[in-house]
Amino acid sequence: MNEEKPQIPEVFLSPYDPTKHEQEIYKLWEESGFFNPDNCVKSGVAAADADTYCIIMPPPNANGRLHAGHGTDMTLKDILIRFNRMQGKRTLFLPGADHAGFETQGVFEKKLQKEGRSRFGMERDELYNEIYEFVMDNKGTMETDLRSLGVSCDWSRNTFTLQPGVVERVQKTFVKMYEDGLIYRGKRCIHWNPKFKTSLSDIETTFEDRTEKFYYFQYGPFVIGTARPETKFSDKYIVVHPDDPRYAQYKHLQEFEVEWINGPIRATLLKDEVADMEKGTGAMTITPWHSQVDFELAQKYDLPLEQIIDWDGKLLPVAEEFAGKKIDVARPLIVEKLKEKGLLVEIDDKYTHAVRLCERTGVVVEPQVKDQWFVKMDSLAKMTLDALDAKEFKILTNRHEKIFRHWMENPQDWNISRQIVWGMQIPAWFKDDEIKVQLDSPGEGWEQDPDTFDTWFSSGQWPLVTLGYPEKEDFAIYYPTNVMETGADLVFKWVPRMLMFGLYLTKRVPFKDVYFHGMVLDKHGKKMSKSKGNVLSPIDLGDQFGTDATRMAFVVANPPGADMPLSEDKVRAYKKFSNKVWNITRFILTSCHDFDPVTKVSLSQYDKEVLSKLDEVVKDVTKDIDSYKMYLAAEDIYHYIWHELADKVLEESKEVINGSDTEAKAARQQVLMTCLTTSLKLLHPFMPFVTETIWQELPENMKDAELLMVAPWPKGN
RNA sequence: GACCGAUUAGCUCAGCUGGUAGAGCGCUACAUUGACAUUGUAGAGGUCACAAGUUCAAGUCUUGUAUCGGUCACCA
Repeated sequence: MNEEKPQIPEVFLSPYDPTKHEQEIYKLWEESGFFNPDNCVKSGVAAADADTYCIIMPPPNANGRLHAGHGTDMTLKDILIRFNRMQGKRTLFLPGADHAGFETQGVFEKKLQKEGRSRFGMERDELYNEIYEFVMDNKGTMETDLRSLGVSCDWSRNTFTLQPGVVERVQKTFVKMYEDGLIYRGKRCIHWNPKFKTSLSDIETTFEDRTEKFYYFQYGPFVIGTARPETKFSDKYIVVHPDDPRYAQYKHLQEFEVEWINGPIRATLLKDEVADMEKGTGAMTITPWHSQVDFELAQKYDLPLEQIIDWDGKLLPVAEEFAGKKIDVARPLIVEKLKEKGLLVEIDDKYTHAVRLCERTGVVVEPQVKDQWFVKMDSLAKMTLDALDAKEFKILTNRHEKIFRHWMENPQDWNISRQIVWGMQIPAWFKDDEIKVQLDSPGEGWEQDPDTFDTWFSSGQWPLVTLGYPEKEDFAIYYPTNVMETGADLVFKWVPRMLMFGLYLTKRVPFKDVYFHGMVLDKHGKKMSKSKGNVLSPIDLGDQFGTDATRMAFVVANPPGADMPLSEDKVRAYKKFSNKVWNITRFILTSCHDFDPVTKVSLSQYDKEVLSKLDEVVKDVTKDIDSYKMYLAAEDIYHYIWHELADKVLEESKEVINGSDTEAKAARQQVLMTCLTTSLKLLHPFMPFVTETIWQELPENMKDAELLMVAPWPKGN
């Protein structure tokens, strides 16, 4: 009995155990140097003049672990990369990490809080250096996570947003844009986060519907409505619509003596179309310092600006007896006072409106007027839309193209100043009323703007800085990159900025295709969140079921643009599949151990059918990946291996293999070996670890490459 | 309010340019010390949200209705 037991590698005698192999395999890949396309060329894996294929990794935040979103993100890209690398292209997956300015500083401030410290009162350099160390520690963890996901990126080109060359490049862009008139400094009404004390751009804020009290007050002959009485202390202008019949008897610019919160004031009527006749009484007063709409109106009529609420969210001396109070404390007191004065007309307590919040911290945003740097968006947006119309780049999902167009057609100027330390300092210098924009100090007495850039200002230039625009060879070789594959939530935040900077600086788009994936949800289709306790970490899933199984779960049934529910069951199913592949190998190796390569084989009809089925799968999988249908390719290869190769071909072959017809046997052996090696190749981009582990155990005469990672992709006949 | 999407088996979803429905998980029965119990075979289960229309023929195209979801806008 024992004599008959064929000699196959011992490792196949027990089920596949991912934890035993994954780290070792990644090390094997990394040490081979083939993540770096230069080495592929040197060793002949890729021809020196082969096509290039490049993806720039959306840099994960340096301050944290990878989450389920990264799981999809990295898996889809790594599939494309591995597929193209096996096709002999000069393939570059360029990794990096983002300093994630505001978000990281927020995380760090929480840490300070725990230690009973605060960033206020710390020296700029001291704070920066502490955050830097904190981030560098975490950055290493994040990179370990990337490795454990099997991401085949070129670590020799790893880039961090705050490294010197990158900072200088971003600052140079700022200077150039300033000189070209695309950046201006201006006093504008911006979104202010009073807790973290920084301004925010539109896209860093969200709305939340809240039901709050809406007050009607007597204001001279008018009744005005407001949800925010605390801003109204020095409102001196009433606005009504010019066509509003209720106010026809009053004239534009007519003045009134009005009894108000802290005594009489002189008010002026403005008739302007911004007033909405339908809303409330159709009459409103304006507070230009604390409302965007009012601010614009104030600009139009050249009205004075007065700050009512300070940078901490407390009332200023103009509020007299209420000065120094936080707005939520002051509001009821002010209403009470107006009521006592007989000026309160009505309270509507079913008023629902959207309150603007800081997206990251949930803090209610206070509009404030502040000197900030802005990017003029209209011409940049137009340039981008023109490129889209000219098909210089494609958005693969229609839906997102529509959303993208809609947004780009109505661009708002972009506030790029942030009052935080963790970021790239803006290269602008102040001396009295003078401003100079340049990298180095203009000399004695000049102070650099303490503000830093919005994170998206630097990450918008990511494809350029990582490839070393303008002078590095990489830029000449790999720009424009092939595809930007990223989360649909970045349709406004990141993607348009990269396109605008790319087009502005190089006249060329930074990538040809844009692939948006959806959000990873829990198994009931709900958002994953720590508070709900339904978070699945790709790293934990990998530890439990194997990285390959995790990767498959992230890609199957995950078409572009749609959200995807994920459950442990799904991952478990693909763990079974890893083992299935493992056992198929065991069976085939056992069946083929006595294969005599010199035997002249003549294929039976069935053999030919088997090979032609295999061919079909090769074509399907290749075509699907080429057209970004990784979700279908993964199912195709899964289905083929399990339900065709294992269930049918192997079952059919048992008789021939154990039979006495040596010619038929040899033919079948050869067919089986081809099926195995081809299947491993097709599956490799999706399940790199188990396929490479198996490949390393195959006898030399079955392989056409040392490493499966750089084995030639099978061609259909 | 504006725009967009979804509605197909118990659950989560595929179904490209129209020809009487598929996968995974789950469920039921049976089998199996034989590559693999991380298995195999067989099976139950759907008037493809509703209504009308185009067509020889409609989950598949058009229009409308309902329900759910998303994004943008709205702090008088």
